[in-house]
Amino acid sequence: MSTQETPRRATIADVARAAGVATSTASVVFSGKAKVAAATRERVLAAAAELGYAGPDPRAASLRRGRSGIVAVVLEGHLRAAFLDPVTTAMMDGLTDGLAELSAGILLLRDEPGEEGSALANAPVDAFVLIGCSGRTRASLEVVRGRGLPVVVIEGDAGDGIPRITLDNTEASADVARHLHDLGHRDVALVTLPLDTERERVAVTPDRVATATVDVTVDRLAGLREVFPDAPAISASGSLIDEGVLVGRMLLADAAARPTAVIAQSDLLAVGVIRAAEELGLRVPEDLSVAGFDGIAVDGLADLTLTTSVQPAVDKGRAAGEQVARMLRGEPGITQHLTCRFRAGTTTAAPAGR
Amino acid sequence: MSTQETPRRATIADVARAAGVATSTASVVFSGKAKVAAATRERVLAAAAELGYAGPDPRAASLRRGRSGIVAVVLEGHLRAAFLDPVTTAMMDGLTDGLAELSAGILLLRDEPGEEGSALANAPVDAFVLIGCSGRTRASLEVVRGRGLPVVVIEGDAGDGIPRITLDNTEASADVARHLHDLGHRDVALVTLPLDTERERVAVTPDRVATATVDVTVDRLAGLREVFPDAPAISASGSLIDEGVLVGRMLLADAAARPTAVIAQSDLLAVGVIRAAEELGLRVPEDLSVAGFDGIAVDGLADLTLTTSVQPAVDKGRAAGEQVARMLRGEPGITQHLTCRFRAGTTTAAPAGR
DNA sequence: TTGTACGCGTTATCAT
DNA sequence: ATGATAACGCGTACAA
Repeated sequence: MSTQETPRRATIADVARAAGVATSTASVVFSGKAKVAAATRERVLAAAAELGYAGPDPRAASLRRGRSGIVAVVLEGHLRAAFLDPVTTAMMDGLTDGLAELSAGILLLRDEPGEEGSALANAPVDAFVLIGCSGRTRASLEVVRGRGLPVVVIEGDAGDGIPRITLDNTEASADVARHLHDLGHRDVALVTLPLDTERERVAVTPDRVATATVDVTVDRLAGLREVFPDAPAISASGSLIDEGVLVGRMLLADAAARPTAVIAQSDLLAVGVIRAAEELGLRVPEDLSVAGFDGIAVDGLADLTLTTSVQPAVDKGRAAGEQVARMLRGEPGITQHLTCRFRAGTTTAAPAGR
Repeated sequence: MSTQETPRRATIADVARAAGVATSTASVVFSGKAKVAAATRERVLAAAAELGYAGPDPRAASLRRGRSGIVAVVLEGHLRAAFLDPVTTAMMDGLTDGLAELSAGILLLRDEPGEEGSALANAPVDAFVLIGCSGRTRASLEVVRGRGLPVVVIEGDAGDGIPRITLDNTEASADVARHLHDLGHRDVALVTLPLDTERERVAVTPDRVATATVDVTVDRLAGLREVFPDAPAISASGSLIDEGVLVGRMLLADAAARPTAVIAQSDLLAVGVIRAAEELGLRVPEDLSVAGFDGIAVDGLADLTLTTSVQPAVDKGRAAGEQVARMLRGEPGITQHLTCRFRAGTTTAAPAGR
């Protein structure tokens, strides 16, 4: 239009000058922090439009305010792996909720410490949410702590005074096990989540458990062992339906040594086991009871309702978000313990008399 | 230790003063942009440690550099819905790859325009990646464009000179249809993705198609119609296995009017259809051929390999990331057309002679 | 209601 | 190799 092509983008000072007002007035027009005469506002807005000024530069505003409006979520491993897990996505959903009052954005960060130019160290964020950081390297945690920003840990332990969001994994697992025991099952097999970052599909021996690094797996196993101390167990290489199918086949292949029930540490694994059972012509729950953990809406289960322990995945995220909000308000963050709720479904029943 | 408790965090100026060097020198120690005598570096680092200085404030650095190291990814609807879709997650994976050279973080943003304090308008980001923005409100796009930052659109059209990453949805769909036609199928039913944001599960009529707003659905349908102009079609309410089951039941319920093949517009829907078929005692592919679209690794398909068109989901993301990187380097972004590759699987075969 | 002036913490430039 | 200085663009006391 009438403007020359300028070498640099217009600033609020340019707008103010063009509108014939002070920069502070122009600033207020955009922030709305004070009342401005309608006529003045109009002039400022017109000048802004004329200059192609699209509002305050967020970078400068961040510096000035001391806030960027961004919260970092630190995940282990590839983003893809993280979001393949429905529990994680549900949690992220809750997190956006909990963060809503801050209208903060969520910056996805991978847990890759060490590097100098690491985003972990240099991202302009206001707070950190660490997820499942059991196997997390100390270095990574140090970087985050060193920044002196609010930190919340979901299902993990960052030591010291860092607020956590935890789950009663052990108790909830015991509940599931007890349900099957009450139904009369004595011959039960277990399918666990990975024991460590190796993610090997192996028989779970006491030795392996001793060196396991994934807290969730160990905690849930402890609960199951309270009821079935000697049940055979296989650790899956991940929480996937197809992985459950593979492990299910291993457990059910031998008709003679077949358990009457299988307890999996995740719903996805449980669905896989059910599918493996169906392959073998076993009916669930008549011939085999199957229970899971998580209580997610499993896509692909059709009419069956899985017996499981429903974890408050969304609440986990929301609670974390709320703690972040608190801490950014200057209040101390507090650790919150969330509990799972047992849900009897249609995939478990009394064992068939033999 | 020896430091008094200070009201504010130490700045690089404090560190420089304590170390007896200029702030610029201290700055260089942290940025590594120039050579510094080892002894000097040591002194600066020591002073920093003493003062608890954890490195430059990213907000200030962003302002000064004019870069925040963050790229915004704008998704439609809830984050959860987005990440439930394996294609999206794969794409995000590729995006992180493509962005790797920038070592930029990814800021997840929802497409919610209008609001004044919207993150879309105020987030300190260096560029935008818009995903599947077919139904996107013009307002949202305006906000983004107004910021004058690099923008790349994946499978959508933002008009003007905005670089896009596109897919040959129509041609690829035609390939799938042709495969079934070549096998001898004449009685084929179609399962489409949602037509619009209403996401209703309805019969696809020409009227509905005319008012459809989701480009992907329309484009793929066009390809299928090239080969099967009159095939009955139902639009699913989403790309989910269970949704495929529901639609599959609708299509297969009536044994008399049963098609010999079903083409779904996504692999998840196809898996659902297969499951519906199995429920009805139909064997795939002997009694029913089923084809999908996407070529993702579907969890829960067990031994079958889906006949499908493999879309370069990861490449889509990577390409977008690379364009962003280019544009941030000052080079013009270029539109890239990616192509799908047909994959014959074990879920399609010649129709049983009747 | 509007304007002035300063500082947020850093880094790039230039000179030494 | 190191230092002085000037922006970067904005928000907000404070004064008028």
